Order: sequence, then structure tokens, then C-alpha cells
Amino acid sequence: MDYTIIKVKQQIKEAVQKALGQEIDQKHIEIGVPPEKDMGDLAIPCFYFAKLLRLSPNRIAEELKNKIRPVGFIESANNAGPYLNIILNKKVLAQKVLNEISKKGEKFGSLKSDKEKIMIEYSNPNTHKEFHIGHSRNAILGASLVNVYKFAGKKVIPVNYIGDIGSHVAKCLWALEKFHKDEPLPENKGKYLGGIYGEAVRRIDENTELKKETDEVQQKLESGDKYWMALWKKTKAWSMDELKEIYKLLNAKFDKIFFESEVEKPGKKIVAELMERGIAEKSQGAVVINLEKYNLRTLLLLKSDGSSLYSTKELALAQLKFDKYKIDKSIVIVDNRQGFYFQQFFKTLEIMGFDKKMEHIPYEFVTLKDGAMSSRSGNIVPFEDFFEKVVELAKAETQKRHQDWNGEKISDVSQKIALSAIKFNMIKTNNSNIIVFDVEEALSFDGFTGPYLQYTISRINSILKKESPKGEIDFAKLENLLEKELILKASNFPEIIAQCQKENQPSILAKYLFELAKLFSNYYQNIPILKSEQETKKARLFLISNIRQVLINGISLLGIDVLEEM
RNA sequence: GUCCCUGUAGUUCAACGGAUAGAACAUCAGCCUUCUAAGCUGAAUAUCGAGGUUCGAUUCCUCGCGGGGACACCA
Repeated sequence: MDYTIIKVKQQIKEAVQKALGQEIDQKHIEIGVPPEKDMGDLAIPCFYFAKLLRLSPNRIAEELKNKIRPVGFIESANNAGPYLNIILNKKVLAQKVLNEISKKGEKFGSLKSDKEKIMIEYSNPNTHKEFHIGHSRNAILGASLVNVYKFAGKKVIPVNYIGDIGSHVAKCLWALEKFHKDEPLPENKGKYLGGIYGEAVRRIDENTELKKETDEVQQKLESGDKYWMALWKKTKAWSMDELKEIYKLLNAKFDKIFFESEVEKPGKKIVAELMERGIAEKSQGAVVINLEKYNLRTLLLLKSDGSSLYSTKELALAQLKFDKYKIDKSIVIVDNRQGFYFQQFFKTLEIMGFDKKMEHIPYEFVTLKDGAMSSRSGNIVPFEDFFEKVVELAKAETQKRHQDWNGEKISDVSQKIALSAIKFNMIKTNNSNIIVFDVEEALSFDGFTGPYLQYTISRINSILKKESPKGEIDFAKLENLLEKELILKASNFPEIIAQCQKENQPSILAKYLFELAKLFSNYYQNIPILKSEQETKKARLFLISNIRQVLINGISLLGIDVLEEM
């Protein structure tokens, strides 16, 4: 990375090293931020130097203050106890950072590309089931991670692995045939199927005798019964149509979609090989791999009736990924409840001699105030229902503000506002925290939300529409402290991208964007732009157009479509 | 029982081992003859407990307490 912020820090490190002597390792020079703005722009704790040089940290800070001379980005330094605070040169910083953003445009923040080819598997829904808000967390998180990885210079192949076979399909089709045959079909057939699946689960719950009937359906499906296969194909298409619609809304894209149905047979073959090689063994009629010596208990690879399990199929999927797509690494985004399974699964691959880089990125699931969502209890919040609700609310708010807009524009803007609210809401929480879904909160458009970011961009657009920056910029005109703060924050963007990718945590980006937008809002409120003196105005317009660029780059990475106005 | 996540303000969340623990929502008090008030400013309120490591612990380690989840025929 040759970004300005990196150069600034490098310059500071060199200055410190020069002042204290070569025995100071630059790696140990930490650069942070002071607690108060008026103390300085960057801060260096001096404890490490103190230990090395056998002097008090306060003394070293003082010495550094006296030795550091203004050069390049560094304007001056102040000591405060054991800390050295650096004040950056406003003009130089503004010039370098703003020109950099302006020049790189939508590429600003992107990192040097490396050769590693990574497959990211995410979403992984089942057909014949309802797609609820919990599934949307995975799709939203995955889509943004794919964006972030690409922006961070990785070669990414986003894929989806869909559960199109198994007992859930049998249950759904059984209920469809038994209770809904010849019924007129609604427009959204995928959602209709999901409802029927829920009904099937509840009926079987009430009368366990019915399980026999669904088992029969499953056997027919597995044996390739023509009638049931035809029904399966037809209904699978319904689910896929619905999923495609949802993915369009969520900006979730896939280069390849794998289906469980295509890896079932190859999976069984692998299990048979494992048996021959003595890696897997029979236990109570089923095939298992004993992982007790790794403290991972036992993983079931095949059911006692010979039918496949998730693990069976996934063995084949892993091979398919590396053999056919020539990837260096495979990442799977699946909720944390499968964490133990993945430990077992990866260990199994290792024992098999399948020595590849595979990683499970866990995240916590979405629950409701009164407990987890389940088809059994019927307390599912379907994504589409929730989405409609948010759109409706956005519409009401938009109409209130823009009586002159036509229906089409209102609808379009409202939909985008709704989606930005939903996506941001799912991303703003750290992956390792459970989201307790609260409709009230999810419907909010105020504060730390997607619409707030959109609104900030709209306000910038509104100014730039009236006048855009032209000609030579006098960066000395950006002398306000709020301006310096904004510029410094904007300069941090590439570092945020790096961190976000490294930690698989888009919430870091969400938080950063909010902070940047917040700084702008404050600036906007207090500093007139269009009404300022000519040269100052030019500089300020240039500043805000670049702040907008950073906001747009960041929001886009979250998978959110940027609005022109709202 | 073993393993994973988690415990911070009334609520939902932040805080590479660093200075006075930050936001948002809700509450209260202000700000629209000024570039979009979906905004801005201010007030008030918090680290589950006990040890340990460290110059320094919300963060790391140990133990305890509380919440959620996973652990053989679901995915």
C-alpha cells in the first residue's frame, strides 16, 4: 500500500527512530489517536522506548518533542505525560489526501492485488423452505465479504451451495400432494412452498405416524421415481426463482451454484473409499470416522440405511472445488452452530490426505425476542414480508418529504432506502454476536443506520448539484479543524479495508462509514460551503466531493446501492 | 460432561494491552427567514464477581456466576 496515511505513519516512525537511535525497531513504534482532538492528530505511547532506553516514558516523550522537527506531514509534536502527540500539517495533508482520493476515485481504498484465488461459499439455503431474515444475514454478510475481499486485492469466486434434496424436500412435496393438489398457485410460488414445508413439519409433529408417509416420498425421490422427480424439478425451480429475486435485492452474486443433488453420489463413493482405506468404519450400521484422539468425538459419514448426510456430500464438494476450479483456498460462511461439525469435517479431510486450505467463517444467528425461529413453532419472519414492511415505511417517509415526486420515483427510492436499512442493520453488528431481531429497531432510519449514510450523501449531492469544484485548489483554505478531522478520517479508509478483510468483519467498515458521515454532518451544520468566499468555496467543494467518494466506495462494499437523493 | 459464542448506560452495540470506557435508540433541554431537521448541539446513566500477568487490563490467563448454541443417523 502506498497510500498517504501509510506514508504519514512511515514518516513519523522515521522521525522517532532518528531522534532515539537505531536500536529502536520501527515495528514497535505504535501510532494511535489521542483521546482529545485538540491534543494532536496522532499519538505515540513511549512505554516501549522507556524500557529499552531505561528512562521514564515521560522523559522520552519530552525528548522526542524537542528533537522532532517539522518535515513533510509533520508540523509539530507535543508531549503529554508518557505520550507524544503529533500535529500534522493541515495543508500538506489536505493536498495529498484529497488529490489521492480524487485521482483514484472509485478505486480509492483498494489494495494491491495478490495471486491467491479464494472461493467464498455463502448463503447456502435450502429449497422448499422459507427464506427468512436469518438467512438474509448470511447472504448480506457474504455478499459484502466478497466485495471486501475483491477490493482488498484477492481473486474471489463467490459460490452458493443449495440444499435441494433431503428430508425437508420430501416433507414439503408430501404435504403439497396430500393437502394442496390442484390448488390455484399464487404468484410467489417459492414462498408458497416454504409455507407448505412449515405446515408439513407441524402436521408430522402432531401425528408422528405421518413420518412414514414422508419417508416413503423420500425413498421414491432417491430411487428416481418418475412422478416425484418431475414434481421435485418443477418445485425446485419455484424456489430458485424466488431465491434469484431475493439475491437481486441483496446484491448477492455467485459465479457458480452447487447443488447437494450433484455431489451426493460422488460423496458416497468417497465414503466407500474411506472404508476401504480403513479410515472410516461401521458403527451401529452407519459409517463413521472416529476422531476421539483429536477430542472431536465421532463424525457420521453415512446413515445406517445407506443414505447420505451433509458430511457425505460435503466431502465431494470439497474435492470438486479444488479440482475443477483450481483454487488456493476455500472459505465457507456458515453460522456458528456448525462450528463443531466443521472442526470434525476439516480433520477428516486432513486424515484423508486432502491437504488444502479451508476455512470456516462463523457468525452468530438471528433470533427473535421470544426465541429462535423455527418452522416447527411457526414463528418465522420471512424476508419478503419484512422487506415489504420496511419499504412501506420508507414510502410513507419519502412521500412526506417529496410531494412533487412521481410514484415511480417514490417507489424506487423507497426500495433502496429499505434495502440500505436492512443490509446495514445486519452488518453493523459484529459477526460473533447474536442478533436479536427487533422489528422496531430494524425499521428505524435514524442514527447508526443505512438511511443515515444515504442521507449524508444526498446532502453532499445537493450542494454539488448547485456547484461543482473547478480549477486549481488552494489547500491552505482548508484551515478549519473540522476539515482536518474529516480529511484524516477519509485517509484511513484503506486501512479499514485491510482490517475488515483480515478479520472478516464488515461491521468495522459500517462503523467507520458512520463515523465519517457523522463528522461530515457536523461540518455541514456548522460551516457554510456555497456561501463562503470564492477560493474557500472551491476548496470546500473539493473536500466534500472527495468525502462523498469515500462514503460511496464504502457503502458499495456493503452491498448497498447508493441513492442520488432522498 | 466436553466444546464454541457471549456478559459494558434503561435498550442495542463500540473500544490493535494505552491517556478522562465511546456511539445509537429511548429520556430531558435547545437549534429550521441559512447548502435536504431521515439532521445538529447539550444533559444524564455502564465494564458480572474473585484472583493473576503487566509500567498499564473492558481487552490476555485461571476460577466462579449468568445467557445462547453445538455435540450419531437434521443441515
